[in-house]
Amino acid sequence: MHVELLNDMALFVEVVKARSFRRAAETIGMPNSTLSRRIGLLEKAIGLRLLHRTTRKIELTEAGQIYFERCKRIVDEARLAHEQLGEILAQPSGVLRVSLPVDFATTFLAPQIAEFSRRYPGISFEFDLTPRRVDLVTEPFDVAIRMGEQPDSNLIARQIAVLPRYLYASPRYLELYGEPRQPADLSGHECLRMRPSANVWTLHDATEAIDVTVGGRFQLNSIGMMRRLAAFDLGIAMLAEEIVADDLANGRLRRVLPQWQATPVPVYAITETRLLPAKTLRFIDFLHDYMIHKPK
Amino acid sequence: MHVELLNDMALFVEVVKARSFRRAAETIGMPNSTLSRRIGLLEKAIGLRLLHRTTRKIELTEAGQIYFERCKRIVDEARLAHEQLGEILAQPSGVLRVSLPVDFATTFLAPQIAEFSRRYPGISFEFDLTPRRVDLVTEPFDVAIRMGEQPDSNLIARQIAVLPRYLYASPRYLELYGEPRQPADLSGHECLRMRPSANVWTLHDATEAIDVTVGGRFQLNSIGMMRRLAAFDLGIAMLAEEIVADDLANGRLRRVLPQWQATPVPVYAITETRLLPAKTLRFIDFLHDYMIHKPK
DNA sequence: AGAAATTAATCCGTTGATGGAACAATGCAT
DNA sequence: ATGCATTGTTCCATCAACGGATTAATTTCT
Repeated sequence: MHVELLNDMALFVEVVKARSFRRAAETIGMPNSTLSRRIGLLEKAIGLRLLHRTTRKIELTEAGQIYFERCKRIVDEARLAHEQLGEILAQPSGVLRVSLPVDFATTFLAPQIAEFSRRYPGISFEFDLTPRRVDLVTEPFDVAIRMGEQPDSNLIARQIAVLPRYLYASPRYLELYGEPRQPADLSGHECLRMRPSANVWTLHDATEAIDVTVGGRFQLNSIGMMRRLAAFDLGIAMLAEEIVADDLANGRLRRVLPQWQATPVPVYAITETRLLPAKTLRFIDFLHDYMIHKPK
Repeated sequence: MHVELLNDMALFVEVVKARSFRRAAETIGMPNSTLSRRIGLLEKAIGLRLLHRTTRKIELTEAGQIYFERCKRIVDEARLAHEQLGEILAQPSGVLRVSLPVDFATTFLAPQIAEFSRRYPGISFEFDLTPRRVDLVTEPFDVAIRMGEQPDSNLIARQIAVLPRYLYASPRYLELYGEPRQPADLSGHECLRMRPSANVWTLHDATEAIDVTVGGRFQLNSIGMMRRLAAFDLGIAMLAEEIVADDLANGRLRRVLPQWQATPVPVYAITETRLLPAKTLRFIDFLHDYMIHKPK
């Protein structure tokens, strides 16, 4: 079958419904010259005249009547199909597959996911907590959460938060190694560093930004582990405050260089495409809203 | 709904069926660049990704699966609609509305219409026998039969026969007025003339054509009436031989100037369009075949 | 592991479809 | 009848879609 006919079938239905080329063209939003030409081409393609036309009125031929009944059903079904698709867009459902960093999940997502799952009962969840950067193209993930600046790629990155980071250490560590008074003091300290991030920490106060080259014996790829190491007096860690909330509360950690903060780390929701089903869209929106207006 | 999507729905179905853009493009007969672009546009239009694609294989998204099921049905129904239309083209049915001259109907059509109606039992007939030239555009006629050259118009004229015409008169007329020996003799005779045709008769023999200006007291618009007038000794008539077959057989008329014949008159089937349903097409074909190979 | 082959996406010069305007024809009102 | 208003068709300059060639990415074969 010739594919090009389908559109013209829809046009034909509109013309018959409107009982006029001009009115049909108006409702469709198409010049009637095009409409007239297209109907003519349709008739030529199927080899039958569908409409008897005078300049004042049009009426269906016998073949046109039969064809119209069929076309109307087809067009209606097509409309239905798109409405159904619209519902998919509007009413989130299905399995949401998310890849996200362990500590983002436990610290930021866990407290809120109950609310989200309650709001959208049609969504099931598959969380993949991994430090690995999953391949969104190959693997069946709807969205991946990633921290830090993203390399250019053909993936779509939406920033859902910017996390301020501060420096923390245990009281005992500070007792042993002394408390830094200014950023430059850090170079002599045991600084816990993320792999593969650089060994240069940038610190900001109200007026300036200072780069400090830092060192230490620990380099790791887990925020949670870093928190634990710091709590066990093994060094100074650069962390978001939500991560260390408990440790601050019970005194296992306290802030170092309290006038200074590190460069905030952006958090992105990464997708393969912008054409997202509602389940993904709502999840990203939810994260974004929560992280922006996050409860203290 | 946006009309342009329907074609793309058909393309989408082909891609899913072929499980490959390349194979789908091949079966459709379309460059894969166009196919790829069109599917991409479809996805953008509905706002959802339908296919997960790698360079080696494609698979449906959740939304794509639902959409595919719908689209398949739509495309199948469209195919069905066109097959059904093809049957209309192939298997003649419906009411055939014909406008035709009285004497053409009684003389040429009547003996053969039984055969035609037997061959196509699905066709019903509405014959309108009238000397009037019906308006094919306004009035609901499928075809009109007209004799003589047709004026230029946007109607479609197919010649279905060329009828030779000869001169006939009754023996008694010839007894009273004398038998013409050459065309020029006609000018003194009572010549029965069709209205509004000219008063000049052109006669042909094997070698030449002669124009004769003729006159007489009778001018009319009915072949049958002309035959009757001639049979009642009222003049010389120019008629096709089928018209006067009975009168010749029982001696009411006999041929005048037997070496000469008038300019043959063409017979046309006139339609509003070339895009004809089978019923009309077959009827015209039938007339054409019968008139060309007409039994003596 | 490297090379070749296969496939979808992209690029860009060309072309066929488009749509505003002019035209033709029809019906209505005077 | 005649003029006017409305509607479908045709015309042609313009422009967006097309499609052949190229690119990038991935699998399979050597």
